[in-house]
Amino acid sequence: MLRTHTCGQLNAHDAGAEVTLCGWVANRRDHGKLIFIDLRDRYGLTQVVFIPKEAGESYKKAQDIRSEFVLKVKGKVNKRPQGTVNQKLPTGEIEVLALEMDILNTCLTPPFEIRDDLDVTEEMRLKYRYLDLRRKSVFDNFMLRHETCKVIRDLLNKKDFIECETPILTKSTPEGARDYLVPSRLNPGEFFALPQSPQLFKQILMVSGIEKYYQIAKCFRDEDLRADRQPEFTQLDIEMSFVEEEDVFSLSEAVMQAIFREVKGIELAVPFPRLTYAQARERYGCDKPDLRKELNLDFAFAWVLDFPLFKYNPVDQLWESEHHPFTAPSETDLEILEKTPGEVKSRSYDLVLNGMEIGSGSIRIHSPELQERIFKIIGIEIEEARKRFGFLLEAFKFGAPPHGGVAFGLDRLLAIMA
RNA sequence: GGGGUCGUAGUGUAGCCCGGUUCAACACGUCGCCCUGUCACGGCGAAGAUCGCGGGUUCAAAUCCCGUCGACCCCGCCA
Repeated sequence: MLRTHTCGQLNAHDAGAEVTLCGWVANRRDHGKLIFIDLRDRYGLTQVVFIPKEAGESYKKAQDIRSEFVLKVKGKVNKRPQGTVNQKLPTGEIEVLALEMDILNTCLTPPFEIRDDLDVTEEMRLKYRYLDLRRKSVFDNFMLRHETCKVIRDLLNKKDFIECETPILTKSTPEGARDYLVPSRLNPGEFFALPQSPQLFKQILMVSGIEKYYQIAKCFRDEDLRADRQPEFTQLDIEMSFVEEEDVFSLSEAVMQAIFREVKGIELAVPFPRLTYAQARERYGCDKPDLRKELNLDFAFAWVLDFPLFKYNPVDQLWESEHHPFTAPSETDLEILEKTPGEVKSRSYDLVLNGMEIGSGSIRIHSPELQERIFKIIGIEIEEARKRFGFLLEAFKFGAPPHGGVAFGLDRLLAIMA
């Protein structure tokens, strides 16, 4: 290693030690003789001071230093003189008196300053994304994501889940959003589709006997974007065999509890409140109520249940799946399925956080007969269904276990947590 | 596909409504000089934009009109 310590590490206990730090020049304050450099790395900021008689040769080099130069500084850790301690810095009790310094690399004048309290347009930030990432607030978002994923993996691994990857170059299932298409070199004129979600794959994994699956999965939908909607996003995808709604709820609650406890230090009360779709509409006029005020919480979760299975499309004059066509109907509504589709409730559920839908799932259909009934109602003929989802329908005939699951929008969750 | 907002030095903005002593102001940054205790260091000085692009109206356009390109937001869309 080029360094002995990081820039976030040293404190009064290290006084007297000889150390070597590496990092970027966050700031330079030249007082004529004294030169202060704030040296920054991932871990923090340490003040380096150059004094002519101490730094020797390196003092000359220090005069040419500019913002964002990359330095290696060897020096002595000193307690700062009385009255010059910086309370705002974890390393504010000490400074490193430079003895030797190498400029590891220079830097052009940055197009914007690497500071948190500065407004820079989206366009600039993205063009110079690598500089944007040097800003602490942006880096913190990356850490938040990393830590959240780690908590998720630790918990689900402990609970016997298997992390499985599913294909990215896959077959188009022309329903729902627009697919991203990738031309096939070996079959000219044909295309791969990128998955809108691993939905079909994870259900097949249940037929395979995986029993407990999860994946932090990239999903692709070729639709126009919104502030909270990107064409490429990540979801935490979970599926389980031999479960009912309550099993999915308690697992999801455990996941959210672990994330908030370990990443935010917040203890969530479980179980989360549960509302039916009808109650939500009636009381809050929407199906993703924000319960923060009512519950006096910063983070208010709620489950919304009993969504209708179908919605009527007046333009095409047919019934469509409200969720997706693999969602199981409520057991008690099985006999009115064809008679009054509009009254059929589904075994689906949404997880809402602060008025945002952050997850949704269902108990799935595992019977090929029931699946065909559903397809018929939403106007997908058996032939067509076979063409689109034949592999899934066939799989269901080979001992598909009852199963269900949920998928959480990781980006949305993190945006709310940040 | 539809609607809206915006586009001015490196960055972020002001000026635009009511065209002309503002052919452009402010802050930060940049460059130079000075400074041994700063940490958003300070002081003095300097450079840097023909106002997204094209056309039009006018004696005169950053400013008004049309077109165009780009960015963002909303609706549609998002099983």
